[in-house]
Amino acid sequence: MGTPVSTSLRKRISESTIHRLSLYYRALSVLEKEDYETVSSKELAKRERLTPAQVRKDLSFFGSFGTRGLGYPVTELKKKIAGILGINRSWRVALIGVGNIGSALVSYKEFMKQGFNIVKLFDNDQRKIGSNHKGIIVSDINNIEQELAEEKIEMVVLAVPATVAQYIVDDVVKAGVKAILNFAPVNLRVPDDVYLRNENMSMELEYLSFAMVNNHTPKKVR
Amino acid sequence: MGTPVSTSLRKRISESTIHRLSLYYRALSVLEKEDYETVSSKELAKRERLTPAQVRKDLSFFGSFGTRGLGYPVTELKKKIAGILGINRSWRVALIGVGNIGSALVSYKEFMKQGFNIVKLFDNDQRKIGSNHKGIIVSDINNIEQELAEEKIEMVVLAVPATVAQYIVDDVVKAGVKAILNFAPVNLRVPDDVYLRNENMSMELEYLSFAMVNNHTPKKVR
DNA sequence: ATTTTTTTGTGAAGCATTTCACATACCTGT
DNA sequence: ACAGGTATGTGAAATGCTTCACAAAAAAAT
Repeated sequence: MGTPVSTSLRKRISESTIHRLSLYYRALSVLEKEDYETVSSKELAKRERLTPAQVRKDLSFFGSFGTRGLGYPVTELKKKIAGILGINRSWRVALIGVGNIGSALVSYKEFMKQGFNIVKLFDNDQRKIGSNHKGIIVSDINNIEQELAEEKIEMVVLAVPATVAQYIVDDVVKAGVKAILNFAPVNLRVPDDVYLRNENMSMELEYLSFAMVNNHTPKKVR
Repeated sequence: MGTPVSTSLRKRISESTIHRLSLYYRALSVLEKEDYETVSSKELAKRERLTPAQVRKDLSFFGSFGTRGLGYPVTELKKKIAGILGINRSWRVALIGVGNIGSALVSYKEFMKQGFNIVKLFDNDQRKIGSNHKGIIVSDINNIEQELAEEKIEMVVLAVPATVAQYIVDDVVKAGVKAILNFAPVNLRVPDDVYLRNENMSMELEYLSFAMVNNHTPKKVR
């Protein structure tokens, strides 16, 4: 009780908990629009297909935000979660690789909505370099190390072919970037102090395929 | 020992195991190109940053594919995994929503490579209906129920705005489709016999953001 | 042919995560 | 002010997943 919102966590928080915080945040945004002032763990759970106990446990890792007999204050909890997730600020993001996936991501509204601002684009294709995508000029990937540092880029989204991804990551790391979201289907090596996440869209289709072929029972959403 | 490759599984297989099978499949494809005939759990683990015990345990759920003292036969194991994942065949996929993300996915080579053939496109925008994307004519979403059934679509990729996703899913379900990959950031309701997976790209950036702000220790790749 | 080395397959142990269940605290109505 | 209802916060139990450790089996070396 009365545990403050912690910046450096005493307990190790699981990846699943963090992902669920994103879901709570999303649900709270909707609740806010629907003019709810408070919400119970039960209702919050229902909206994201989780259990009330799960919701309460997750939140309890970061403090106690609710009122017994009443529930959680929607707007306040939303702000608290934004603080925990670090999305109560904006991030300077560079997108590398302006191909299929890359160009889609430049226009992807959800990123901006959460404070992830793509402020820099890179490609190696001479026909693309200098061109304008949503107001951003595509830079030559050969200057990437210098430009990432100059532009104070904090995160990088990598949407390049698997074959070249490792070379580019090496440069990105050299430029001091500590967070990378990788769309290339390849296992990248990064130093221990760099956070790397992989987004593998085929994997989800493969999961569906597996489920269909094997009549997999836990038709659970993730 | 001698456990056959099972179609209907006796044990419940975890989602993590299935995702790792995708990773093994990918690594085996590379090993095959590099002309390896066999591979040990140790090497396979190293390539996807896992532990050898994990690799062996995962595979053991489906049978015993290795030879003690030698390892696993690369080509054969690859085929076995393809069979388990259901990607030793092709799937008829429809893509709904030819916007940013949607158009990127039509051209996304990885899908086709794994046997996921996008054979049908739908949109509600009159300017897009009838237009040609990679050889596929965009159909009117108003006829979706009938056309999905006619075209024997087995999976649907949903790349529409969150606000309309539920209505479309309802139609898709009515058409008898049992597998849906959803890109809209919303929790969709589907019957128990329909497999639904969500791809939420913002979530991964939020995880990175959380990790940076909180100095999260388990900088583990997923 | 025998020994040594390698590597699998797998119960059991060790961890991690989720769910349970209930005391506690606050709200609501009278 | 009090009683009854509601919903949180949280140890403890239950469940699930990963790692350990080793016997068994095959390969490689002698």
